[in-house]
Amino acid sequence: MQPKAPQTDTSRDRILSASAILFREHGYAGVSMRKIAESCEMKAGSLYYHFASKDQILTEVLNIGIQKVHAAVARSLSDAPAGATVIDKLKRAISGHLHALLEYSSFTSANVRIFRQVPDEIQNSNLEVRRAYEALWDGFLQELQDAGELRNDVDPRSLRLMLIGALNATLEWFDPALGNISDLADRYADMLANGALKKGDS
Amino acid sequence: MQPKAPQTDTSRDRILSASAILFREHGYAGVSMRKIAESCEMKAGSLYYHFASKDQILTEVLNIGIQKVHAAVARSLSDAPAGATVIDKLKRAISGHLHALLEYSSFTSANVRIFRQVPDEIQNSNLEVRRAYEALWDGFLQELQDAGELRNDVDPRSLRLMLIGALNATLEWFDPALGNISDLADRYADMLANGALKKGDS
DNA sequence: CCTTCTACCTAACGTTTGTTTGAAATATCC
DNA sequence: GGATATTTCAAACAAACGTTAGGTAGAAGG
Repeated sequence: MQPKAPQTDTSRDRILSASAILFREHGYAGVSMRKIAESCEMKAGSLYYHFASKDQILTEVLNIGIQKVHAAVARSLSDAPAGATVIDKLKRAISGHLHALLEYSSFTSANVRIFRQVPDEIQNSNLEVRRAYEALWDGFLQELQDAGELRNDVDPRSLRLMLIGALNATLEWFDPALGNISDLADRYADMLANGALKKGDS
Repeated sequence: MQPKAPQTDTSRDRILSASAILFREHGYAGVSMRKIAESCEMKAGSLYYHFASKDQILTEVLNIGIQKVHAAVARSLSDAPAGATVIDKLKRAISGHLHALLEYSSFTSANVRIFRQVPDEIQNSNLEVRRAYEALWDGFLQELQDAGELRNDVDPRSLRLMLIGALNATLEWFDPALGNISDLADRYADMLANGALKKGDS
């Protein structure tokens, strides 16, 4: 089945979308410029009118993957009403992450799956964007801790590593056509907040 | 920095180890037979004495990645003393997973990172091994639920998806040279059992 | 309508890839 | 030590790769 690039505004966007889909399915090195071009109903040489190199396409795909998620979570956090409970805030943040993650899944999957495989210079250039998103979560969880909402023996950074790990893994199995993202977010928030065991088993 | 294959018993093992390291760092398509051979201090043609194809190397690397983890968790579960508490059992299972995951991290990382990028026939051939491991966890978590240890609103399969997602993400940031795997396992078990929030916030 | 700009195509280049085959080197066995 | 088996090397092949440069078609502007 040959993936088709979605019909977006410009050829440049079409190339990026097609690239994201192909990179996540075949890895970076497994996707040739000819394959990307074919997916856009173009020829490989044409891609160089829009992008300087394959590496530049990759760099932008990786950045888009993170920026979408970052913007969504930032918005979720700032939209929270003043009297929101901690569980409500957590649900909002997780919901923001999951909605963006799963709605832009070609870009986000591409990032999650191939980040560690790409040339070092490109990894390094994506690290800033990644660090900014991590800092957003770390800030949020640190607030929860400062407010006395997190258990004293829970480190916010460790919690973030675990939480993002679990959330990003949904890319491998969750299908938005079959399930409801908000329900998923609620379940994950509940589990991370309260755990899986019945009380009294600790 | 040119990775060196660890000194193992046979050339065949050396090729597999080198391949796992290279696949996880560069993806499947990003690693040539010449690179693998060089890593083993051989030439590319020599690899064909031991393996029929690059795809065969890949298939074996992927299988090893899962089999190590499966064996460790199975052993952890069967070694649990008769009177073990549920939190103890959970700790054991998680510890088994994490120890294998992080000790054989070249193979397990290769699997986790590149599984979705490899040719379909190879994905399909690895699926059986994956399904068997998933079934091991599902069985264990179902026992916990049947024993009334899990919350009634927690689905064992969903819990497994979340748990394995979180555990496998440790491959990206945990360094066994800097941290203690058993401590990590204990923390993860505790978090997944009891959650991150102070009681009373649900 | 003519000129200029935009966006794509084509052909080609040098390099890299997985693989094969026969030769040579090394290891093992009697 | 010589014969045999195992293991590796070297050279080569066809195909594929990222990229370049010139050409062309169509759109836009005056």
